[in-house]
Amino acid sequence: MHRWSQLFIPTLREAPADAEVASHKFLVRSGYIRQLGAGIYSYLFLGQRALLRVIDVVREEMNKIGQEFLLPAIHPREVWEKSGRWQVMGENMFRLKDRKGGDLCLGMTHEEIVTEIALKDLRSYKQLPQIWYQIQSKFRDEPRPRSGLLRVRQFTMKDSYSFDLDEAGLDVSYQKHYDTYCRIFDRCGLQYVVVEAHSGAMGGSQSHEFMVYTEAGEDMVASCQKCGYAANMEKATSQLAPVQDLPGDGQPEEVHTPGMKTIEDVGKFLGTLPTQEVKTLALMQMEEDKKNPGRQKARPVIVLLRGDHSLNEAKLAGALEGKEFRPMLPEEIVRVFMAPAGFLGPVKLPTASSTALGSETQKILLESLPLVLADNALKGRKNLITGANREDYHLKNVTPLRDFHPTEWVDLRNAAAGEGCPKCGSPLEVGKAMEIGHIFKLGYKYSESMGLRVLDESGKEVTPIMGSYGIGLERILAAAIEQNNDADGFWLPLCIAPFEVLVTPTNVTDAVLLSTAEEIAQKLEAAGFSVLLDDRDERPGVKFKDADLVGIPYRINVGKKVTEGKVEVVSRSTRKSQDANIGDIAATFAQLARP
RNA sequence: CGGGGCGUAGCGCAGCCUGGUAGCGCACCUGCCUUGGGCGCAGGGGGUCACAGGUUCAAAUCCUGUCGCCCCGACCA
Repeated sequence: MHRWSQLFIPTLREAPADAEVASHKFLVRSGYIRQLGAGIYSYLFLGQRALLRVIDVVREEMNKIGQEFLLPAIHPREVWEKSGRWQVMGENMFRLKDRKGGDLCLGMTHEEIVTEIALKDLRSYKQLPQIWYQIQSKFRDEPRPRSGLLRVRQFTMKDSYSFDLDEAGLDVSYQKHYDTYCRIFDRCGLQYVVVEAHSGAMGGSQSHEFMVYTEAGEDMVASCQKCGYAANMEKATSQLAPVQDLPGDGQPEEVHTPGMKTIEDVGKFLGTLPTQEVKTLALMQMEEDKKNPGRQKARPVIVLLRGDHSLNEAKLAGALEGKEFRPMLPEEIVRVFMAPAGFLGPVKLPTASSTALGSETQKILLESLPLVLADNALKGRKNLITGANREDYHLKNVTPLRDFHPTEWVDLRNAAAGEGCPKCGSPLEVGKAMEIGHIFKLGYKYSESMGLRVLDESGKEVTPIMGSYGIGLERILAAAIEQNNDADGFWLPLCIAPFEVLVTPTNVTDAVLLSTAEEIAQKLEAAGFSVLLDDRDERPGVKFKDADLVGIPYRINVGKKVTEGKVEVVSRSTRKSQDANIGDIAATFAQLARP
């Protein structure tokens, strides 16, 4: 049994001024964590205990599908050079030098390391499939650490890696992780959704994120109540309700729109709807100039969206094959469009069209012309309103493919709440969420680049296919707190709480109360519960406030009613209290906590 | 890296504009008192005012620079 009076549980009456989200405020106030630097935290007694409980759950479930390893946190440069990610990871990688001047880095993920192991010791298809996992600190020099434990530079990750002979095998390993992750998050009491996701820097063909809805989250998720479709906004699509085109079949015609620079202004002025207008965004794509290494080359990118739609930058990044982009500067806009922002449009602009590939010189010429990317929602529309590329003028009767020709049609817009689910058509919901787990089908990216081969049944060399899978363990804790808190503190689900029950004698100077509390704590411990005894010589109010704060799901008050042979059992989440006989406290409590 | 904000006791803040004694609440220590929701009274300890340089007889306060932290954007568990 742990006695509070002997422990270091530095609770705070007030949250630090720079804590914004609930989990951050309460983790600090409850004495779970202390900050050392931006995105660097110490876990104190209660915090570490909760984290260890999370680890227990994760380990128990992972052991059912994989083998636990422990990989190094310091990696030599050479391994990362093999996959090409020494460069790719850029500033996010913590780098250091050893005494001989050799380059090292702190591990931010371990695809290279497991592949290196596989490279040396996987020889035959008979050794496949493999699932290897570890629970270990990861180091990432985040550009912006945030929100307490939500985004930090050192964190604990459960990461696993699968090796299979073929895609069918990968599907099995992937599904195993999917199911295991569901079990883990279910056991941790989290309400989460699994969403289709964007694979990002990991690469690969398919990926799912496990997301917990919370205002503290950094991602937006679109989901359908009816059919269960759910996707990160970076991927989400939707069915659009039909919209009315403007009547007629006239040719583009300039209309005078003095000072009307926004979709709304133009709509009001001309009596049209945003859905009947084209939003023209002027961007510059930035890429390495091959002729002048080290210098950047800019290429105009014109994005066309329906007037009421917004650009999804992740989708655009996908369309530009990951090249960086930025908004055009005012002088660049004038150079490309010969008109100021607010009056831009695609008609009569010299643009790169995919049909016009000719000679080498034409190609070079083409490469400097603006790319025009049109969102699919403009397909089949007619008589739209666009800027006229002349100050104070717009064009009406603009019809795509007649009056302008996009380089490419793509999905670029953000899906929005209320639009139709792409699968079943019922209205989509959009909410903020935080990512707690992510699974990837990596494909051959690492096995190929690092030269992993095994012999198949026929003695032929084949490249194994890989998957990688991660869970942010601190985020499970933070998500649980985001989900379960009120003005006074938070409560953790039983299986990840640092203690399951807190026994609170209201006055320890009363020898009967104290000894009764000790007896109860002993009985509960003997019954297999983890118990914290608040034996501090404090007033009851102080103890109750602390009890509400620190996340322990149940509390037993040992007070006045002891004379009647009774104590109170209080549930932190519901605040419901029930009297229990001291004699059979263990049985009563077990019924409540483990029904 | 772009934009915004903040650095004064463990925590939360005032003081800075208008330069001259470093202050409040909570926490902490001692004693008394009190014991079902951060109780009361009395006494007490704790500060290189982020750092460096400058202006000045004199700098927490004015000027310059640096660093750190937080928030908003591009990245991710």
